[in-house]
Amino acid sequence: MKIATWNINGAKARQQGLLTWLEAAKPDVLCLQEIKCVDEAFPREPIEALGYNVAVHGQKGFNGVAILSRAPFDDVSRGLPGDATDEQSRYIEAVIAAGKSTLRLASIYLPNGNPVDTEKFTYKLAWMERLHAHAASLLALEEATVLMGDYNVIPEPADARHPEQWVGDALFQPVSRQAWRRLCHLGFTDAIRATNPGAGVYTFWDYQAGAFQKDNGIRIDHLLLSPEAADRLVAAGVDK
DNA sequence: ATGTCTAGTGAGACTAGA
Repeated sequence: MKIATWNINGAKARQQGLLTWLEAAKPDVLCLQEIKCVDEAFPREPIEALGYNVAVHGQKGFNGVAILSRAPFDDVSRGLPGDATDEQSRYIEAVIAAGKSTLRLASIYLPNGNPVDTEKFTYKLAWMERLHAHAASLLALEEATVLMGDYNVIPEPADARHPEQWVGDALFQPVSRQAWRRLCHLGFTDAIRATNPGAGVYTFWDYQAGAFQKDNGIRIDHLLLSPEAADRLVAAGVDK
């Protein structure tokens, strides 16, 4: 089974690229972040025509997450538990059939948190605390679970081409990285790190200044596996 | 060398968010 995650930065603007990639890569599951549209505007029909079931949790203008799955959904829940007043669409969770057992999936768009001296950073840390609590409750289910998406956290210096450029950034703050480690240490496996032990594995490159061409990247998109899922991990990587 | 994107608003030589 092939499982993928992609911060698409606009599902409408990148619809053709999305369809082309689905046809070429043929993932069984694709989690999307930053779809930047309401549920009704998501390009559901052409995706379904390629054989995918679609679950969307969108909002107007910003954020928004979705899960595409060849296997049908047994259950879908929208929003991260822990704060009923949080209106930002950053979390969707689903359960699908996987052979004789089931697989629980979450598409996560963790807050960016910049600038650090504002309420945006406070929101990021509070969101990570809520994710920690929910992730702990999911581990207690002892199911195969994959929590994937744009975590907006650079875990270690080796996860940035130029770590010194990120020292003042919300993505690389010690407290952000500490929250990430606490989450992992609940018992999750970082799939990319586990199968790519060296430095130089990146998932995001800035649009500006030729960052992609220079491979000036950071690793901020992650797939966290429960023990039951990690037992079934074969390989992981980045499709540049 | 902060050099780019997307989407919203409403018609900007715009703004916000990333």
